[in-house]
Amino acid sequence: MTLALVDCNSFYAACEQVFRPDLQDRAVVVLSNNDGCVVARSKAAKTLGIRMGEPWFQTQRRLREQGIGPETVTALSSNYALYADMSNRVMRLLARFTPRQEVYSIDECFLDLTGLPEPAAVIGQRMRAKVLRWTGLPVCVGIGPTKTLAKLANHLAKQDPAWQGVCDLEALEETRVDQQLAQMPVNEVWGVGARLAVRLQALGIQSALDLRRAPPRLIRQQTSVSVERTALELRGIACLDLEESAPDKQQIRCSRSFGAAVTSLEELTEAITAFTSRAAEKLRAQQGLAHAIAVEIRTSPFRVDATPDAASRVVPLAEPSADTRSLVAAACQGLRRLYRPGLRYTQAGVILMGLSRASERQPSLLAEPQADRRSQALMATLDQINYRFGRGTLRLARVRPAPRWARREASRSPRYSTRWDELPIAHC
DNA sequence: TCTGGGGTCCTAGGACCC
DNA sequence: TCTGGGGTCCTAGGACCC
Repeated sequence: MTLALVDCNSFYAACEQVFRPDLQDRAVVVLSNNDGCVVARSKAAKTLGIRMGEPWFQTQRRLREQGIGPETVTALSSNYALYADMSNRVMRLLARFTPRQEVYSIDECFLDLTGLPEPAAVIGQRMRAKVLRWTGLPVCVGIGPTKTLAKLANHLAKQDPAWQGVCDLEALEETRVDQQLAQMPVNEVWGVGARLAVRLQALGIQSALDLRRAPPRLIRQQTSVSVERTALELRGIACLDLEESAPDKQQIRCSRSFGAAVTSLEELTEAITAFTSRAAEKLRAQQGLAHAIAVEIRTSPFRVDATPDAASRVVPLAEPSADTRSLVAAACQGLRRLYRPGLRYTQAGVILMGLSRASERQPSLLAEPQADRRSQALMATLDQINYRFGRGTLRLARVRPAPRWARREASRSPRYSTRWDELPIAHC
């Protein structure tokens, strides 16, 4: 097998730069929901030492101390509508190179290049050129016989400009592959995080090469079967298949940090209603039913003047459902049991659990088929209206258009490619 | 003052079955 | 000397990913 992993460079920041040529070589960071943490950095921002996942207010403080001001670093709120649309464009372009594609995340995909007439590295360069020309986004390509090695190759291509964006491990001498793996710390291998890295280091495994050479049975004894598979994949033995179609989700979550702390049950109810509505939409998009819904509310874990408080509760449904109204009723029932007056809640969320396909449903003896059909027709209409006129056009009346707790987004760019009224206009 | 939002898989242990 | 021997299902918690 010959697999390629194509990954966009600094994806969110690059999407912003495409529509803002003035930001091209500048330090750009994109912030998480609520403008909380740094989740993407342009090359220049990385050079400034801005760290991934760092709370933005801390970054700002640090930069100020270094005499670096907002004229040097542009911070933008997340614009998911834009990123999702750009992602779709990239994925469609890459799908033209091979019929076998697995979209792994918003900014990367695996492609099966097995048996194609040209050398893989040549195809890789054509992919880069095409995506850059058609979308303006730079990508790197890693090529190897397994997913883990393709990932690793991509990592190398990003690190060292000498690869010119494409690293094909299969075209390399065995000794050169070993050299590359020897230089990579084991925690940078896909599937090995900080915790496992510590345990592996205790076994004398420091580099990707060490893990590749370690006896798989020992790895399994000391860690788990997942890490054993990673070690085998590093040897070129494929343990992970290409998954061309995304399986149905097993749980659907919608949770948010609030823009301002919430203390009243009314506002929490409004938020939980909004989050449940969104989760139910996602559930219907996969033709699913939920058997239970979990509700979570929590106070800030960061404040020093109050002990953090988090509570959650699972509410089973009498009948599996995808009806926003039933799900909201259950969630709010759970919320009333959790709520404690006087606490400053900063985050809440719901999880739809025990998902099954609507088509495989076992109707209850007591079910009313008529009511069921009416519910389905109503939800289908709701979804169609919201798809056509924009999310939230039709919603439960309890949810106001711009609640006080809504997320902060101080500087979101326009939805250039998905809203007629926000299209970029060239001034020539 | 300000700290994201989703997901997945694996394992261990308990309850229960015959 | 010996105290039955398998199984399945569920859940919580830990680890990982982007």
